[in-house]
Formats: sequence, C-alpha cells, structure tokens
Amino acid sequence: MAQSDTVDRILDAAEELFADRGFSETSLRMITSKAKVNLAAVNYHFGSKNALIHAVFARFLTPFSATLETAFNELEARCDGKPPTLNQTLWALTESAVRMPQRNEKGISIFMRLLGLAYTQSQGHLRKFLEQEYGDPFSRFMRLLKEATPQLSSVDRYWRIQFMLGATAFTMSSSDALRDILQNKLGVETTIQEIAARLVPFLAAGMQAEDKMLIPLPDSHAPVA
Amino acid sequence: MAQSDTVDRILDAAEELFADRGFSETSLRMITSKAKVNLAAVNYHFGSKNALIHAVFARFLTPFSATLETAFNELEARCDGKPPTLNQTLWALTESAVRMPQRNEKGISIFMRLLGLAYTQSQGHLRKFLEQEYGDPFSRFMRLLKEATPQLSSVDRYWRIQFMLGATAFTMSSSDALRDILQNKLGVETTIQEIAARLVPFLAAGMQAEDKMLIPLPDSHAPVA
DNA sequence: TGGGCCTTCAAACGTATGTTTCAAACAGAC
DNA sequence: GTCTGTTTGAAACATACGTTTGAAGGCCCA
Repeated sequence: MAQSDTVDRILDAAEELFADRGFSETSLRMITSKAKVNLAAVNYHFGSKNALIHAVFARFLTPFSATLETAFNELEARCDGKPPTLNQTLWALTESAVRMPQRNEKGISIFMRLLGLAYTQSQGHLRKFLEQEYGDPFSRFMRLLKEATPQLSSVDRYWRIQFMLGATAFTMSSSDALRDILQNKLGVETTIQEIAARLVPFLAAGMQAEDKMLIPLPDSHAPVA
Repeated sequence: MAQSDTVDRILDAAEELFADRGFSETSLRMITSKAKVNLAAVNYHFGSKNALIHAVFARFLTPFSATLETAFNELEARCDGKPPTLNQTLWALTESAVRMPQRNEKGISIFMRLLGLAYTQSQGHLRKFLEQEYGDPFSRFMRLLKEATPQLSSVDRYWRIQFMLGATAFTMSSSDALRDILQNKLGVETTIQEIAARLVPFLAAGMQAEDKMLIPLPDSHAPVA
C-alpha cells in the first residue's frame, strides 16, 4: 500500500519531531523530509497541519482509551459495588499505558511528552479536539478518583489531580533524558515500569496528604487557611 | 525618560504575551503593538527576540534569586547546625516567590507560567541562559533537599525531585487555564498563593512516602488493598 | 543657535512558513 | 491496452516572521 505507507511515515516523523521540538517549532518541511515524502503529501492526506497534529494524537489515543475502558470495567467488576481504591485506580491507568502496543521502545515516553505539550502549549484547537474526542474516559477516571478520595473537598481534589498530572506528564515526557542522567551519575539502569513503580506511591501519598498547610507563613504574611 | 519607558513597556507587554501564548507563538509585532512602540524598538533596545526573552526572565529572576539567597541564609541560621526540614525548605522557596514585589496583581502567576514554559518548551538558548545565570540558587536548593531527606536513597530522591519539579512546573505553566476551568466549574476564585499552599503539602507528602512499591509489576493483574 | 547623540519611525529586506497548483506517475478494472 | 481515480512530484503562492536600514525627531550642552 503506497498510501498507508506514506501516511504512517508522516505520522511517525511528526510524532517524534513534535515531541522533540513542540508543535509550532516543527515545520511541515522538517516532517516531510524526515519521513522522506513530498511536502504536499501532508496537506493531501491530512488537509492541514492542525489536522495532522490531531491525527498524531488520535493514532495513540483511540486504542489507548479503549484499553483504558476495559481496564476500568474489569476493575469495577472486581470490586463489585465498592469503589476502587486510589491505588487500584492509579495502577489501572498506569498499567494500561505501559501495556499499550508500542511502535518502538520510546513509544510511551514520546507520547507522554506530547500529552504534556498539549496541556501546556495553549494550542486552542488541540485542547478542544482532545476534550470532545476523549473526554469520556477522562471523566470516568475523574469519577473514580473522586470516589476513591471522598475525604477531599472538590477544590482540593481538583488541584491535587493537576499536581498528579503534572508529575506524571513531566517525568514521562523527559524520562529518556532523566534516565540517561541517572545512568551517568549513579550508574543505575531504569525502565519505564520502574519509574511508574516509583511514581504511583508518590502520587498516592501526595493525593492523600492530610493537611492543606503544615507551616504557617512566617510573620507578616497571613497564612492561607 | 523616554528610553526606560519604552523598555519597560516592551518588557511588560512581552511578559504577558509570552505567558499567554508561549515564546514562538508571540511575534515581535504583537509585542510592539501591545506596548504601543515601534517595531524596531525591540531590536534597538534588546538586540534580538531571544535577548528580549532573556531580559524578561532577568527582570524577575535577578531580584528573586537574591531574595531566595537571603531566605536560605535565614533558614539555615535559624536551624543553627541542623539541616532544615523538607517543609521548611519548600516553604522558604514558596515564600520567597510569593513575597516578590509584583508589578501588578497577576505578576507572580504570570511569571510562574513563564518558568513552566521555559522548562517544557525546549528552547535551547533559554535553558542555557537560565542555567548559567541562576544555577547557583538552584544547586543550593537541591543540597537542602538532600539534607532534608537523608532516609531516601539517592535514586529514590532523584526521581521524587523530578516528580516535584513536574507537578510544580506543569501546574504553574497552565495555572491560568486551570483557574479558569475551576472558576467556571465550581465558581471558585483561586490565587497563586492558595495554589502554592495546596501544592507544598502535596509535594512534601509525596516526597516522604514510605513505600516504593505497593503493587506488583504489571505482568499480573493483581490488585492492591 | 548649532552640533552630537540617543531614540523613534516607516519602510524594506531576506527568509521560512503553510498551502495550492497542476502535470506526471501509478494502480486496478474492464 | 486503455481508461479512471488516486497518489506523488516540483514549483509556485501568499503571508508572516525577525531583522536591518536610513532618515527624521528630540534632547542636552557648548
């Protein structure tokens, strides 16, 4: 198949370049020359650069959200009635991500970085696209988190979820570089699974921290309640 | 002074636009028209767009790193001999940020977002600039963290610091958008101080989580209590 | 008042971008 | 083999960008 070959080569090149340099900083010419296809191929197959960005996300996110859906189904079935714990919920997500069939060894971390970029760069179109295309599994995850942390106020939970997202997206997105540093400095090898194994307890502990405020702001500043 | 007026107006406009839209997505023409100065003024006063970006950071970071230095000094003096605790260290940082004299009410949050962007967008020149200009207080902060968590292995500490950085950078880098969402969904107003007050305990709890691993590695679907 | 210096201004420059065009190459069906 | 619809190719398009230019304006001090 000439077509699907071209399409996939474009998607592969775009995915990697976007993850390396961001969306605006990656030109169609970089993508097409890395993919060894004609410049016009992008607009022919995808219609526009924005549509290509969406396609890159869809290629990963569509199967992933299906995997996640069944993982959540199994989890809820196993807990019949009772809400899953925070650890179970986090682990169901982590597992689904790690188990995703990967095109290559850096598949997952590339994609994590893309998600982080999507969240950070205020590319309006991307946010809208992700929300209306994959809002459902996300809402479900949020619901599970809510049921697993009934002791938190809505506002607390909201922010702590953001903190979790941040720690995850940030770490995963730069895990290649971080692993290299660790390798050089401490001579330790690390797999993405091991990172996840360290991350989940960190997140769970943070999520369940009891106090909003351990230390009063010194002197002149009124502490935030 | 006509000059300093122009320079400051450019810096103000640039700071805000960069925070809103990122560096590459903000053109000099947007900046100069928002600042109501001539297009050439940027290259005249700063030399280039990159130099302008550096100047935006320097205007905040230079006084901030001085404030931070004295905060660390005071903290270590107060603890005479003993290493400051994790919470004290985190708060010293947070406090210094919050106490910075602000040009306007959104000063701090704008700048936090800029720092987040600097960390995520892999603008090479920016990273190099920040490292060699403000690397010292950062190293000192790292040393304090190490002394505050002697129970952690180097590897554990390394990763958990990455998690903290991630949660912070990521949250700050999108804090405006997040606050908007929160405002619309729950009708709650949030200041950057309140976000910080929620973030620090989250980080401290995660940093001090006792277990590396509650859950078996993902080959088995075994759940966790 | 006039000369020198710093600053502003409008206009242009060269380059890079996303997108379009249209002819050539190709595939499969009859 | 010829025809038809799809895919590639090289080139051009219009636009936006960062930067440079050279003249005009404003200010201070001799």
